[in-house]
Amino acid sequence: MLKITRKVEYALIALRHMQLKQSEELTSTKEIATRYGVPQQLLAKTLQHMARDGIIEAVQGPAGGYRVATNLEQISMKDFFEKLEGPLGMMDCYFDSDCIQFGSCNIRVPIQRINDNMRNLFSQMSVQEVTQ
Amino acid sequence: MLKITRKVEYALIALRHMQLKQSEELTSTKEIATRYGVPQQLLAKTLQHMARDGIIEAVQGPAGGYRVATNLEQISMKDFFEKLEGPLGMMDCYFDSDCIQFGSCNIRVPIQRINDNMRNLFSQMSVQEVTQ
DNA sequence: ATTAAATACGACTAATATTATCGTATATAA
DNA sequence: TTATATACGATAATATTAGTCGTATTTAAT
Ligand code: FES
Ligand code: FES
Repeated sequence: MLKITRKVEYALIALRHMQLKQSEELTSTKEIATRYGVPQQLLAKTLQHMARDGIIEAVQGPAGGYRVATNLEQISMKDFFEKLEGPLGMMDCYFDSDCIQFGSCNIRVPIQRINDNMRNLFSQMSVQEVTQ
Repeated sequence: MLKITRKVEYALIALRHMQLKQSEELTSTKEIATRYGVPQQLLAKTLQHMARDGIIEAVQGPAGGYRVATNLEQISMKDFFEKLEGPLGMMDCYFDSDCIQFGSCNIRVPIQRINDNMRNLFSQMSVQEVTQ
């Protein structure tokens, strides 16, 4: 319950690794996979995902790789989570409305208040705070 | 990702339902299950779990049921979550240390800081805030 | 041109966690 | 004695997450 996914974890590990280098320098999937003992294929998809989102930049071909393409101080953890995993809510009813029988739920409002608190927490936290 | 479980949801629905009654009055599993369209057997286990934890009190036999047995203002959502679902952490390494290859993780410290923030958020929130 | 090393990406499989059900035992008021 | 309720371990069904496979594309180096 209330766990983050491997995908997010791998993404953060990769970002931190890239930030330790000169900003122009490239990092390959393989380099990160072997360095941190992470499954390369899954990491690859995660990096591709971040590249599509413009968080990192891809350079193809041999000697290619990725580099950070944005100011990570400007991306909140909430936005980061949502880019990688979609809408962030403790209950599905925060977005969809198919949580328990329609209309009969007696805790929807308070639960959404909690949800707002959690989203707010992650909104006030930048990716940089994790990867610096 | 970062979702609460049905068990927790059903528990909160049940608590709220019971709080709307006179404090001595009993509520059966069936009553809640039919009222909110919730699976009765699963709800039953959840109520039994809460009874073991002393959050609610069980009265057996026909015309039996449950009633709230504690001041819900005194129980934090963090403690509530942990009673029902065990240790509360976004990553397993917060408690166990078998998250990614030992020693090679570069984000353990910052992730645990985030984790502390989240635990803190739920520590400052009482069950009463949800069920009142 | 050819090769080799890297990214790109959809489809698939495996593993795990969550959710729900079943069967049976026990308690107790009527 | 019966009916109705809680108690609880075991199991089944479902959903989510994690990981793999196969193939295509890009491009620097030879
Ligand atoms: S309908 Fe979403 S918390 Fe009940
Ligand atoms: S070892 Fe837990 S976040 Fe990496």
